[in-house]
Amino acid sequence: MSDSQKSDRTSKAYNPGEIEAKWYRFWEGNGFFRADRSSRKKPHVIMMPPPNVTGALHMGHALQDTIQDALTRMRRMQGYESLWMPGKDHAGIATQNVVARALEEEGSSRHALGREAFVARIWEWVDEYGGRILQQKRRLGDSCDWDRERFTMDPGYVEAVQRVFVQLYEDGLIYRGHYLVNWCPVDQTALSDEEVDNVERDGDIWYIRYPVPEADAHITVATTRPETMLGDTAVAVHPDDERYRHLVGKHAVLPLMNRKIPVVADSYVKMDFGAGALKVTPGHDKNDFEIGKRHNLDVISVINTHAAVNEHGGPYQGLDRFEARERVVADLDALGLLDRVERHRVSVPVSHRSKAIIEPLLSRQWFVRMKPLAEPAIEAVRDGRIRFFPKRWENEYFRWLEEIRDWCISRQLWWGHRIPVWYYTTSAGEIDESRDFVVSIEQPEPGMVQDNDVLDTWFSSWLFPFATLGWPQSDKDTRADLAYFHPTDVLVSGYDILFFWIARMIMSSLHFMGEIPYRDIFITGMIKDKLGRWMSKSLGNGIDPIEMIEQYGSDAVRFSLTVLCAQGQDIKLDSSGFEMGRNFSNKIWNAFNVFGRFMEPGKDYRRQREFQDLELVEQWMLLRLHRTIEAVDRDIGRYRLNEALGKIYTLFWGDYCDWYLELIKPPFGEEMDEETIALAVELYETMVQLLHPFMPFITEELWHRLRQRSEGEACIVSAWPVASRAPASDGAMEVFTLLQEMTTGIRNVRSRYRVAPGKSIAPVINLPRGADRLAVMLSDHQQYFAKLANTSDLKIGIELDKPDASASVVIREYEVYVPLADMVNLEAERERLLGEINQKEAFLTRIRKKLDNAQFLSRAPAGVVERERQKERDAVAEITRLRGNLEELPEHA
RNA sequence: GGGUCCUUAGCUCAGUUGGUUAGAGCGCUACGUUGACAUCGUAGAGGUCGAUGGUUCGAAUCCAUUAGGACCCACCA
Repeated sequence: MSDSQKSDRTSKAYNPGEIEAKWYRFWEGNGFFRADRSSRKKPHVIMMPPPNVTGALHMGHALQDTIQDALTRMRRMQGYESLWMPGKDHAGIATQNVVARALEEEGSSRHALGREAFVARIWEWVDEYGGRILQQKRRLGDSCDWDRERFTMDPGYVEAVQRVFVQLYEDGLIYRGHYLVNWCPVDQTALSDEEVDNVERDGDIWYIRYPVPEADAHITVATTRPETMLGDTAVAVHPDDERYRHLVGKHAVLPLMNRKIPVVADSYVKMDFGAGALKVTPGHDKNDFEIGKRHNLDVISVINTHAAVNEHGGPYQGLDRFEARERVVADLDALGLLDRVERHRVSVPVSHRSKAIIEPLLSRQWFVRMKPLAEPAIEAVRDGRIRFFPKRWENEYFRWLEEIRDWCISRQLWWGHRIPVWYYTTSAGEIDESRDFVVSIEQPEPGMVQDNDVLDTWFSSWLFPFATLGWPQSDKDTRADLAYFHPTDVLVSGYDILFFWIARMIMSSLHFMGEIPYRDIFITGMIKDKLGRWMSKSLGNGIDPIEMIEQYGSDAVRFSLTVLCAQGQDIKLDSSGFEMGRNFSNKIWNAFNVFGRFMEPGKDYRRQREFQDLELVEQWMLLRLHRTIEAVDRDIGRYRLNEALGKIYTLFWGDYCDWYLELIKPPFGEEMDEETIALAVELYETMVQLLHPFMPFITEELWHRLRQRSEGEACIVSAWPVASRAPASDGAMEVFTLLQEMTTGIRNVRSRYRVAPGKSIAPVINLPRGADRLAVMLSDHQQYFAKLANTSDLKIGIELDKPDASASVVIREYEVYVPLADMVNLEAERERLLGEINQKEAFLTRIRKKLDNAQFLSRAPAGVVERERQKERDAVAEITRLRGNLEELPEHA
């Protein structure tokens, strides 16, 4: 052991900083993260949800990466060719905005720069800052194959996106259309329906009277957006509505605009809502657009892309839509046409990203026909080829896919994948709308111009599982790689992108690869602040993972996040939660010293003893370890990482440290013998391996301290522990458990009677007739009691007498007497015994009630009944002995 | 208007196909620092599992109703 290691050994607290940097360099330098199909092992693949290039690491990443890394590392240790594919997303709007803002601060703008220079500027930004988040992920210990890192704007990826567009067009699944789309006036682009949130707000509903001169009447309509009336082209009533039947076919005069508009009958109109008559604005409302189509109504757009009234808005031209609203209402009121205003709960469409209120605008955009893609995706989950963990997310998935609407994929941005569509131009250089466009990756003919728009970012991310593996390049090597690694094994993600990304990847993989993208989907909960609110920049309630890593250590952060991550539940996170991880790291660190300080440098400690030759506590610990390995494997298979890790935690802290280490510790000044060290090392090594996927840094460090390791050996690539079949333990578990209970009982008495920790006591263990073998076993382990409960002269025998002035502990049919001499407080002891008797009797009553029930006896499984009988016998034995002890208590001290 | 989830100890939460004397971490109480760890140890207090009803031999767990909270979806102007 080197001097530096010796000095570390004496430092009391675990200090993560240097250790983390050292081992990350070691792993990467040795190529342990690389996955290579030439190993011919079974592959295990996870695709990292690519973070936005503009992003900084947040707690959601930290959580999901911890899980993905744990799974990746575990599979690697289990002998899989384990690939965790990293990447980053070009994030169209987000990235464009970041660079545009920077330009504005320089007093410039993207329009001043022009498209080409602006895009070049974004590339510069990406080259400079785009790698930041992936650097941060290294701090977490992410063991991704960085050599394979892909960006959704890489040349090969661009090709994949273009190919997909062309193929979908050829499959008849992409079309161009003039429809009402969700227009974001801030980002100046169309959005998909998924990018729009409906937010409920308090608002008003205005009732407006439209004159119908032909019938010398008025018809009242209700609206929450009065400014849109400027574009009304009809009034609709329900065909069965007696109140308005006589007006159908006549014309209203649209106030303010003095336009004659027809009164039409359409069963869409609800008679009992609002005024029972509906103003129809096909240019600014999706339902009205449909009504308009049914009645051949004109479509008039009165609001422009900046959400201001345009030239069709008469005197209101140039006003912002909300100013126009006020003016329209005021003018109607002045004309006496405003019937009334009521308060109303309105649902306002808002851009997911900019939070601006969406304006439905008539616009020509590109769409993907989704139904044909959705059907196979539904089937893949329905027939179990793809499984959700937790399963309930299936419902959300089915519901969305079953009612899926076409996907608007064109975006009026400059940063992104250009749409591979070309137009002929007129002699003036304008697009020649009289000629058909051509869908093509390359320019089909000189002089043709490419569509100005780019594609929705998700139109590239939905190809991630296969585009990152080289599709569609058809060279032999890429094909082989793709065939080897695709489909992948598990996707780990949050439910926030179930529709945006997860479901769409399934559709694209099935369509283009003819395969599912992944077998399992593990949906994590989302990280919230301690009050349950989303963490956000505006609230300033975020917790920075990097800060937490610096404060508590990466392993601590990972540990706490994993333990807090129960199946699908959101995590209310407080930074104090990382203390648990830090404390555990420290515990692991210090436990090593218990035996580590006795190890001779360079010596390899290997156990020579067979199981039967081990000490009782050693047998017990080994059995506990192997039972835990089994349980951990089961939990991991169901993505219950929190439970797996919780079990390892209990094993390490509650069993290994609290009992095993306490018992193998040599007395003052004595050495630890070689064979004892050998088993301590073996157990510790195995637990370090079990912990490695969750806490990679500290475990790698300690794994190297345990033994002399040769070049290229590392915990990260060591073989995952296999649970061995339980050896015949000859009752080790049971005897040791009894010994633990007795120890706790003696400690309890010591504590109650304030026996100073330094003062030893001499208990008597009284066993019933026939327990001779147990008596021998306990006698053989007197030193256990001595170490754990500071006992001396322990007397163990059959039907022994209770010493005078002693407290007693009853465990089933066994008794432990703790002589207290003058320390015993008779009143206290009497109370203690009475309390225990009461508790046991209540318990016995419950058990007997069950056992007295004939139904229970006849219907419950035999094993359950037998267990209850055993409880009854134990309780009876305990009560009898407790009563005996109570009676024997002298009246006075 | 549909749908999902949550309600368990003072706090934050686990709890698998129904059978445990319902667990953890933090906090609390008492005691304990001359060699693993005070980022610790030992002992302890603390819960009729939101409410009601049902199914069952048996319910924190399954079903129904209900109260409170969170979220998702939906074109009611």
